[in-house]
Amino acid sequence: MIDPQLLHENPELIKESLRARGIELDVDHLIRRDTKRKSLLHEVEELRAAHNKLSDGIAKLEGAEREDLIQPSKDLKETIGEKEAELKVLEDEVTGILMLLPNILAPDVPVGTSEADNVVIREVGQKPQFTFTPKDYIVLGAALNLIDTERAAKVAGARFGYLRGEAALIEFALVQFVFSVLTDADALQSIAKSVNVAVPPKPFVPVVPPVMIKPDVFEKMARLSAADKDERYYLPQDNLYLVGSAEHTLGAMHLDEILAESDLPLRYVGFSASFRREAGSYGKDTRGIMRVHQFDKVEMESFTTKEQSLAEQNFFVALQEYLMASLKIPYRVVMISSGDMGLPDARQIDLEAWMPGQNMYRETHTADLMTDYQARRLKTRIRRKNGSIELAHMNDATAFAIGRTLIAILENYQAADGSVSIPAVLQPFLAKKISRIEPTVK
RNA sequence: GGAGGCGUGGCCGAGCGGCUUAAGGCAGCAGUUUGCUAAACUGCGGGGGCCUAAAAAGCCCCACACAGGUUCGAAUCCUGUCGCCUCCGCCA
Repeated sequence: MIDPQLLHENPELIKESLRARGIELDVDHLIRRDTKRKSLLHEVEELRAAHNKLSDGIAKLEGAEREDLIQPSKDLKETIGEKEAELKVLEDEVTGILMLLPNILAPDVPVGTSEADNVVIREVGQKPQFTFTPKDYIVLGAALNLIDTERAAKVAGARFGYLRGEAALIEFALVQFVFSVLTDADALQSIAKSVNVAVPPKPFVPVVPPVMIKPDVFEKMARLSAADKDERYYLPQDNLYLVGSAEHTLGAMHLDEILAESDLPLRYVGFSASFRREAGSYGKDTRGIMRVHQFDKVEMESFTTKEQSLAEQNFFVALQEYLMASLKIPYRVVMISSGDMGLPDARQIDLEAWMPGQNMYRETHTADLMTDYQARRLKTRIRRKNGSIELAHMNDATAFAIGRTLIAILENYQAADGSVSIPAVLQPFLAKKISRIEPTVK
């Protein structure tokens, strides 16, 4: 939720942000309703003050004098009750609309209406040159017996997969690799330095978070909007949702907490399964594991002051680039346009990996600057060094989405004989000492 | 799944129908003092509203897990929900 004060202090900022996103919403109507809410609130407070005075009076009196005050107090209480009911209706209406308002866009977000308006800001890495026609990961995965979607369909349905053999080993190597980087202060410092981003090299805390979340907390994370609901798995027996990302439970960790400024930035790296119904994406990536109902992902989340949050996002992008460069996978960095951006985001940057088998870039990473949008409802706040309290700023970003990273590895590291070599940086983290995946002889 | 106990500010902890305007302590921040640090003393500490150009000050409302209820009046009594703890059962 955005700062409701903005309605009265800077409504133009809200309108501009809505225009850029192509969202129709009558802000002036909302302002009128909120003004009405404020005056009604004031009225209720005056009545309550009068009622409190009466009660105090009663406490000090005895006998008939006391009895004389009780009835007026009862009557006043009734009037207050009526006004409060009226106020509640108005408050619900106003917050209902406020919740629909997306975050205020950062100044450098490209304005556009769709994905087509996203801006590629750089392409990095050498695309591999093949002397043969590169295969896509589905063909490679089947031939090497790494990805089995057929049996998964039999057992769990469409859009599931078994990761087998070396694919399973690579998953855990990716996890170990990224944990080793993100918990190493020296590594973080040199990465921040290399891109000239001024952030403290504070290590990430590794976390394995819950993958189920309560509905009210999910709403506070701004991840259970009417549009989101279709995308979520819900467990009615326990009134819980399955998370679509570790972000959902990592970001909510400091619900109702006041963090000390000296503890910031608070950085977490979480590994978890992610569950997505993929409603509305029928026909898109129906084969393979590009788009599945369940995948594992390593996610970064951080809490900072408002001054630090933009640098933090740039740092997260630098980390993502470092990770992809370490795997020697070519990628490009894309500024997401206003029309393609998530509602809680102020600024979104994606990484897309080069997939030679598909001859295109595909999204593997995203970095979201949420500013105080989630923190406002989560009540995640910061006690500044001067003692004042304000909302935290939050960032979240992908470290590795395992499935898609595996796809990029297979397609980029394939050889003419159908084998796939394993990125050198991952090899020390493999549970089994191998450097190449060979086709199995059947 | 069953039985019982407990949820008070950043933390600890008193209060168990109206002298609570949430005592007291710790931590934090600001100020005074100080050559510096420490100590001592004073003040501040959540959300909202009125006032203000904005702030400060002042005044008011709300906040004792959450939501209702009883009462002129609720941290205190009642109901429900959630969370935590202990025991029994089940279990990786």
